[in-house]
This record gives sequence, C-alpha cells and structure tokens, in this order.
Amino acid sequence: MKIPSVKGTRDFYPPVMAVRNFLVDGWKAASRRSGFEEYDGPIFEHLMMYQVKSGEEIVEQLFHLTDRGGRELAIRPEITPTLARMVGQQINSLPRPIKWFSVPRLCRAERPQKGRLREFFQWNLDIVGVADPLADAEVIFTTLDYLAGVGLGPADVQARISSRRLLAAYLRGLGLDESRLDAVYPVLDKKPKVPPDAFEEMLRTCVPEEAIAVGIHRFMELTDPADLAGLSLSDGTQAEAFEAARRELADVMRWLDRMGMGAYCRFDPGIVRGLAYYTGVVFEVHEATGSLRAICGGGRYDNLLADFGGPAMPATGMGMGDCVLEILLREKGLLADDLPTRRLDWTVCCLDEALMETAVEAVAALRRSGRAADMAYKPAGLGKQLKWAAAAHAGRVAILGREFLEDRRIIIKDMQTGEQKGVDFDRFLSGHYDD
RNA sequence: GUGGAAGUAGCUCAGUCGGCUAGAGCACCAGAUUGUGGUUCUGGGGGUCGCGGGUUCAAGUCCCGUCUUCCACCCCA
Repeated sequence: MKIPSVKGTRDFYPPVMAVRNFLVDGWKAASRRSGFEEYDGPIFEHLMMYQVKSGEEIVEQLFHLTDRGGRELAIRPEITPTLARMVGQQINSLPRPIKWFSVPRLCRAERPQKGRLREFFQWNLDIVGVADPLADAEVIFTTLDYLAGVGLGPADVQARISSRRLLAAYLRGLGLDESRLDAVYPVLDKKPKVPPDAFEEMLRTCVPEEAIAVGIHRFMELTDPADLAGLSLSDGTQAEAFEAARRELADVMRWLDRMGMGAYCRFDPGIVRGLAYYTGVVFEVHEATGSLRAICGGGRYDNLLADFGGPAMPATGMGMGDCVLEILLREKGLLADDLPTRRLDWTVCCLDEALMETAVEAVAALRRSGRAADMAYKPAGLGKQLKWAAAAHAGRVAILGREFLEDRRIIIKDMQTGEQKGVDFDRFLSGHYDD
C-alpha cells in the first residue's frame, strides 16, 4: 500500500534541502553578526499555552493531541510563547540583555496556499529586557541586514514601520474608548488590503462617530512621521502619550538611518498587525510591488511575559517564514537552482580492482584528517569517475592506476585548474595531502 | 471553513469522435569508452492513467463521489 505525504508538508530531497539550508544558514549568520544567541524549545507544548492569549479560532488551527496520561498537547504554531516561558523560568539568572534567535519548525492546521504551508520554518529574533527604541531598531536592522545580504535592495523590499502605542494614544485622544481599540485594530489592518470603499464601510460600521472616523482617516493618510507633530489632540493626557510614542517611533527611524538602512524604511500608519499582541513599534517587510503577503512581521510586545505568568518585562521581536521568502528570492533570480548538495574536498578514482584496498585506505585517511572524501564502490573508467567527481563538486581527485602499479605513485588532479601531478603514495598517506 | 481549476512514468507533458500492446522529452541505469570532466550515439528499467463507483460491447477519454495539489476567499500568531 502506497502511503501519500501529508497535506501541506514538503519532502526535502537533497536539492530542496540545499535551498532550505541556504535560507537557514543565512538567517543564522545574520543573527550572529548582530550578537544574537541561538535557542530552541520542544516541538510540542501544553495546549493551554496557546489558549492563554489566543482565541477559539486560533486554537482550531493547532495540531493538538492527547498523550497517554491525558495531557492536552499541541504542536507549536509559533515559538514566542515558548520563549516567554523559557525566559520567565530563569529570568533572574539570565545575563541581560537577552538577545536570542531561533529557527523553529512550526505547524499550523490551515488550508495550504501560495506562501503558506502547514509545516514551515520561521526565523525568530527577540530582545528581552530592553525598553529602549534602539532594541527595536536592532531587530529591524538585523532583518534588513539579512535581506540585503541575499541581494534584496531598497527597490525590492521595504520595511513599513508604525507604532501601536502611537495609534492607541491617538484613537483615545479622538475620544474612542479603550475597550473599543481591539475592535478597531483589525479594521485598520485591512486598509491596504481592501478597496477604499470597502474599508470605508468597515470603518463606519466599527466607528459610527463622524469626527472620530475623520480623525482616523487623517492619521492613516500620513506618510511622513514629521507630520505626526501636526496632529493635535484636545485630551491632554493622551496628547502626552501620543507625543511620547511619536518620539519613540522617530528614535527607531533615526537609529535605522544611522545604521545605514534608511533607504529600506518608511513610516506606514497602515501597519497595525492583526491581534492585540503588540504594544509599541510594529513593522512588516513587504516586497516592493506588494504582490506577495508580508515577508516578515514584528514589533514590541511588552506585556507578553507577564501574560504568561512571568515578570513584567519589555520585549521586541520579529518572525520571518521560509515560504514567502523562497518565492520572492526565486522571482528575483536570487536563488541558484543548482546549489550543491554536497561538497567534497577529494574523490579517489580507483582504476584497477587490485587497488581497491589501497583506494579505501586513502579515502579513510583523508576522512580521518578532516577532509571530505569519497570514492566509487567499484573500479570504473576514469572518464566516468571524473564526471562523478565534477558532479560532486570535488576540489581534487586522487587517481590510482598504472603509476601506482609501477612505482607507488598516484596522480593528483586539481578539478578547478585541470592541473595534475604525480606524488608518492606513502608520502601522501603520511599526511602530505596538500603539498 | 467557502469557491474555482487540475491530477497520465521520478519531473514537464502529448494522447483526436470512447476503439490496436498508453507515448515523447528530461532524469536515472548500462554500454559504445581498458586512463582524463556537464558532448554524442545505442540500449534498458520504470505506469493499478490519483482512488472508488457508474454508463458502455469497449473508459486515460463520459458521469458521480472521494483524496491530493494549485489559485482565490476566511484567517494570519
């Protein structure tokens, strides 16, 4: 009986695995360049962990199971709750600042579509314990540093940055009650994604008050953060909060400019982020034409640790999935379609059955010395073996043939230059591989 | 969860009005090739035509169901 693969999953055959490694290795390298440390957690957690801050619908999109002890568990759909748990458990002994990254494998029981599967990898960056806008800027910088490193310029991708705190202060300042904010966020989040009149209708349904709706429009149409100063709020307390959030956002933009990423960044009041998760600066990186879904998203979530029963602790972070990124890189021609699946320093060509033992000895010696080396299981024509060596991206080839039978010499061929020379096999075997 | 399209070799696909033993290219394996690199030529393996049912003398082809994939919604931590 033939068993099919599971809906929304991928098989990573070596060439596909090479692509995945290309993405993951790049993520890890960028993280380390910015001083982040790697962590990971278990692939499943108590179901409750995801019910704490999520609604029914999100729980429906979890793969959940009951273990033999009756525990309700779920495969992780994100790693931030795990991070919050891990940090909370050892908060008093962890050196600060906590700058951690991870590339977890995540699962969500959603319907697969372009740029979204049921199992995927996601690069996560988080800085815990730093309220300074410099930390937000550093998360965004590291994200952009990676994207720049794989060849995406400011004409290809743009970081759209805004602030939940700014928006909240503004909405309260317009007279919108605190309790209604969570209902308004998803509507504003939709603005760039739906036609103007559809947005208008959603907004009016949610905010019937003419004056408030007009005020929201004024805010949503801004493009220059400097214009924020021109928005006046009659409520003194909110005006103060608004001003504080405005400075904070301006600081983030200023730091990013200093970090050489100014061309990638712009203020976009349409960046709200769907759920009531974020508390301050929020951002998304989009492909310039906006044809794909967001490449990544993140922001400040100062309440999350406390929500998970930990201490109050400021935090800011980012998540980037592999699916959309791969589509984008492919579209832009930035993904080689022949990434090597292995890279050998040496292959050994054995041309004579009588030399098989010597060939195996040579391969093993190379391997024991730390070099990647391989050989065929049976002697074969030199042409065929060189073809195989080229396909395996071998740097050099050691040829065991008639020279060995004559006077124990082997031929070493450099596959880049094509140059070759004869060397004494015993000298070679005693460690002179690179002479 | 809703709607649309598609499923034929490992991959990309052809297969006429329902009619002969279901084909091509690529890939893979072997040989030509008994010592020099992704060339060329020859040969080979590989198919329950997604699966199940129906109509028919006859189904890859028509009908129904189902599964999977892709696309658009819902949602997006």
